[in-house]
Amino acid sequence: MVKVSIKDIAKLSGVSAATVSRTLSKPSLVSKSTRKKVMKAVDETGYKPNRFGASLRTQKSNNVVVVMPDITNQVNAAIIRAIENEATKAGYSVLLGDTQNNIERDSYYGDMVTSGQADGILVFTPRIPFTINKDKPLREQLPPMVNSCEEIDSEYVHKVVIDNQLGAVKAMQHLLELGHTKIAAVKGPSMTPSTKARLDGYKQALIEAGIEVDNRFIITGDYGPESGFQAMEKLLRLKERPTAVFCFSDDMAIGAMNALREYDYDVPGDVSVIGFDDITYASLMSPKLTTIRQPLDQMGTQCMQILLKLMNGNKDVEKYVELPTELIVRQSTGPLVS
Amino acid sequence: MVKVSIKDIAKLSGVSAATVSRTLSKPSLVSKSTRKKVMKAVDETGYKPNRFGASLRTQKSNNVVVVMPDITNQVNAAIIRAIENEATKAGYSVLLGDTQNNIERDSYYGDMVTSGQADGILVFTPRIPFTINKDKPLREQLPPMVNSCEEIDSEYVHKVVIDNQLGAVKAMQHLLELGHTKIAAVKGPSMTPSTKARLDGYKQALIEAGIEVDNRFIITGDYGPESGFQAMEKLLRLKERPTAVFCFSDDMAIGAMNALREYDYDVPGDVSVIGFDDITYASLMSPKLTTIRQPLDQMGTQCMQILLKLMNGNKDVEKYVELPTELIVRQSTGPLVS
DNA sequence: CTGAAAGCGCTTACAG
DNA sequence: CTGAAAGCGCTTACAG
Repeated sequence: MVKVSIKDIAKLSGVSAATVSRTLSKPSLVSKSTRKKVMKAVDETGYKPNRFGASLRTQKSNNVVVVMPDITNQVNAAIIRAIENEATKAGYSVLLGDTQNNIERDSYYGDMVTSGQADGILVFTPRIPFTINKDKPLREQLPPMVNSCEEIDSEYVHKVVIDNQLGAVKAMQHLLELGHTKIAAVKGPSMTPSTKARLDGYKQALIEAGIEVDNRFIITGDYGPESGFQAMEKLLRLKERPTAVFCFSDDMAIGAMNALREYDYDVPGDVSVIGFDDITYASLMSPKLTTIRQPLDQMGTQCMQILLKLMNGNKDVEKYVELPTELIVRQSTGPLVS
Repeated sequence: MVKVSIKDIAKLSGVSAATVSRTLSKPSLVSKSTRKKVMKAVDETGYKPNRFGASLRTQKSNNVVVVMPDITNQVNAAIIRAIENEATKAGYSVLLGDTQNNIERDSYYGDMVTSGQADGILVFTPRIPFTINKDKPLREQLPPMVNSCEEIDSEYVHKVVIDNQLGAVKAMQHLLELGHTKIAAVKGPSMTPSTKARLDGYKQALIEAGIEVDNRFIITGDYGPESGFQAMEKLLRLKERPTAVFCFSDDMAIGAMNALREYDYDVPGDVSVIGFDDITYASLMSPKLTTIRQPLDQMGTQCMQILLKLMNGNKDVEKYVELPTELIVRQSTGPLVS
């Protein structure tokens, strides 16, 4: 690969580098005839302007970093696809920051903004991924940044969220309406804000229905299918078993259904299962999974749109966008059989 | 966010920019006392070297682009996670190139290498994603590049592959051994090399077993679940129905199983279904999906390792790495019931 | 062990 | 409409 620079094109077409640059980025400033000469040289050589040269000069990278715990996760994958789509439209490239749930890797990606390698950052973990000087106000230290999925605990951060607590209440109301009273919860890691909020919703719904919260019915998983399987095994060992299980992710619900099948329980005949997310595979399970849908596509799109505004120095950008969840009733939940 | 440059650190610590640079990248060249002064200023300001400045000077971006048809796909997601992992270890960042099956977007990502924005490229589509000058030998025009999943038709391209044809033969042999003779194929898009090879394997196995290839038994999908569903519907309309279906992806197999359930067929009682890939959800289906496993993790890791060598200007790098597939027998296939 | 200087590839205000 | 010049932030060969 032979690298060709703006100077080569300038020489080849007999104009200055400045004119080459103008031809490529602001062609209206250049006469038709020189434009033609320049474009000929560009086409012949396959010249592409070096973005680092341009970025160094303009102080803009046209990159965006996305920090996510795990790209393999369907929820994250759906969101990032929407982001990528929106970013490309606006001329931005996406730097992938898969932290693999490794907190130290947060700052590795966060530094990309600090070091000018990216103009903005999208954060799907509950932490600000760069070092903050505690002596100075946070507001002044924040680059263009939007947070989603797991809320960062700061009012200065722009967010696109769903009402996790309300989503959980919807799931519970569905199970309660079906007559269930012994309803277990398979939650995510205790420190995740999404799990905290959904657990609040779980408890709120029970209390409002006049049902006491039974801590043996609350099992902790890690949002992955295997942990849902194990959580379900624990619940099945209980002397008094739940008749319905609210899993805080579809993956855990899928794992739970696998455990139930393994031990010959019928879903929803013996136990109803409801998930959270509505990933593609939810509707491909047997029985098809009832769940609370998150508008993943919209979340990604909105995040990127807000970030775009922030990077453009736009004033009055939405600080807090809340998107609706929706109960999707399928086959994995059914009336209590007594 | 206040940007701080190397000059600021130089001034703050009373040394030259050169010394600051050395302190950060080759500390052994600097005396302990100046090192301390410099690091103090660095820590106080939170200075991170601007990578564009460095890249422009060193002519290295430390970026790698990954061109993939769809990041939402579990196969791609698993591969990219492995890539990201390997890349980060070596100090490279990953630029995500999700083409969304849009051929024009290929070159958008390919140009990132041409324009110096990335030092190498990983291509999971069957096309070289940048313009090639047909008058010059291809070899001289290729940047560090590794291809996988969908083979590019050129011997100059470094590849990490599986033997798709052999994988298909394994799937077919399994079905044949179970006594099936009426075996349908749900293939991917006709122009994809993976589908061509797997179709060859399908036909080869049939012919070797003395069974005639029946074109009504070959349905084209797009590797996604919905297309598997529709393909199965078509097969069920046939007067003489297949008793087993070999789907060229797990997603299509999952779709096919959904169609079978929808129309009250038992899997594998009425129809056996086998997939290809072994994505996470394959073993979470009911019945659990029998499939041909691709070593996705290994594929990603190997791709990146080879690219790393290529970018380091390493000589004698593997041109062609073939990884093994494996038949994973689970519950969706069973003996022919007559 | 350290500094001054050059230069990577671009863009843009300025002058004509 | 075009060119010469400066400068973005870094690194490194050279000199001391």
